[in-house]
Amino acid sequence: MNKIDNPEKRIIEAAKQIFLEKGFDGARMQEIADAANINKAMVHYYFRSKDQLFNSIFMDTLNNNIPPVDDFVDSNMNFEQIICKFVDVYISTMMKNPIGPMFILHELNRKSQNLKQIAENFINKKYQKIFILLEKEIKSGKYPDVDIKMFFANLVSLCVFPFVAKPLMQIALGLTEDEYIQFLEARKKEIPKIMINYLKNNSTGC
Amino acid sequence: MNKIDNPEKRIIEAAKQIFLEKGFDGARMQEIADAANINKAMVHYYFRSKDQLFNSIFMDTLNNNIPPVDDFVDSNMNFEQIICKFVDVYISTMMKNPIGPMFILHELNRKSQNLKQIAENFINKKYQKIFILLEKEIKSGKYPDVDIKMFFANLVSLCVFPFVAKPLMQIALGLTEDEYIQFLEARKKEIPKIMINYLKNNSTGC
DNA sequence: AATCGTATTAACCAAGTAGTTAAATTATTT
DNA sequence: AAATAATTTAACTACTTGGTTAATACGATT
Repeated sequence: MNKIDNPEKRIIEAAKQIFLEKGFDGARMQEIADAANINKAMVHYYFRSKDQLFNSIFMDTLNNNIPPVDDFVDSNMNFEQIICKFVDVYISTMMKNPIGPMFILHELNRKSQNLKQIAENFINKKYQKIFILLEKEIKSGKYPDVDIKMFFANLVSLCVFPFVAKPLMQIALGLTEDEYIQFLEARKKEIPKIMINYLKNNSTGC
Repeated sequence: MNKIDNPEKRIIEAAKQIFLEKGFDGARMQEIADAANINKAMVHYYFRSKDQLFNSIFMDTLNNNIPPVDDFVDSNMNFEQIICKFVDVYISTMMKNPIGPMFILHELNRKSQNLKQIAENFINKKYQKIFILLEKEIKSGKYPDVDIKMFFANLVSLCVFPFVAKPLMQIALGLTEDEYIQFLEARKKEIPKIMINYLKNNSTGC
């Protein structure tokens, strides 16, 4: 039929689904073959080993679930608009594949240098610009006391954690599946509010 | 020697270490037995099956890595002090076992009803009081426009995410191991600042 | 010391596991 | 059409896995 109906594509789709759901250790090559409606030997024919197939899926997931935020950095938005856009793109991207973030973070916690190197290259390629821009904006006078690393950590924590901790958070907040989606959607407006408030004010805290 | 030197305790310690590091699917009964310096059959003798041993460890980790915040809710602190204390206890607890949070969240994402029930009971038992208290404080006039669920989600996200996402965040922020520990420590003061600022101000955001 | 329940071990088992292979089928080139 | 190359399959292999078992050592009670 369409371009998806060739063995390699079918394997990739099946592997993506199963690796993301079960992780490397929980995934079985046979199960991937079944899901791709294909003989197990074919999986090895196209991707030599489980490791190689996994790496391919991991990189793909990295590219499709961590949005390339650098892409909208050149536009002539002001600082606050950039934050709003960042949050919007980030959450929208993750909502398309809600288990992607947990998959990435779990595998990075488990495996060693190999995946970390892949992740490092990705970060360097896709997050350089926005980080530098944020730093310049912050230092340039408007918000001189803000720690750029803290700021970035806070921003990403608020965006990503509700995806990673979904099962527990859903229980703790007592939300149904639909309500949780609305909750995530509402955070697109909530998070910028927090971050901008934070920049404008410097209370003493504790 | 001490009370730790009996087979059951040794198995628990070994299993905790290996399950937390590798997850259920990555852990091997033989490896646990080896780490406990004991015959593999003994592991089954004390804990019938891998599932049963795992459940035991999971519950233990839940109790020792998600702090019982309800415990300091009765004291006569004001709202802001409670937030500060919450953050301090939370981060301190997690720093003692930094991979606990990822372990819990990953296993909840993977396994089904069984673990979720355990988690739900835990939440209901240990988070009822603080949630109600926060709600009462917020509604009682001081911060009437704040959504309690959003507030709670933000608070926990800021505390927990840097533990769950450590490998990636360490890369993105360019921090060494020691610097990352300092970074986590500094967040004990950073997070309350954000949350209190947020309560006091209601900007329009985007 | 004889008895009895508990703790411990080595050897074993059946069911998976990733990966291979050799033969068969299909597609492509000559 | 013949030859050659790429794709697909069933059967197989070597090894790992959770779990069992039957025999043995140990410790307390009598």
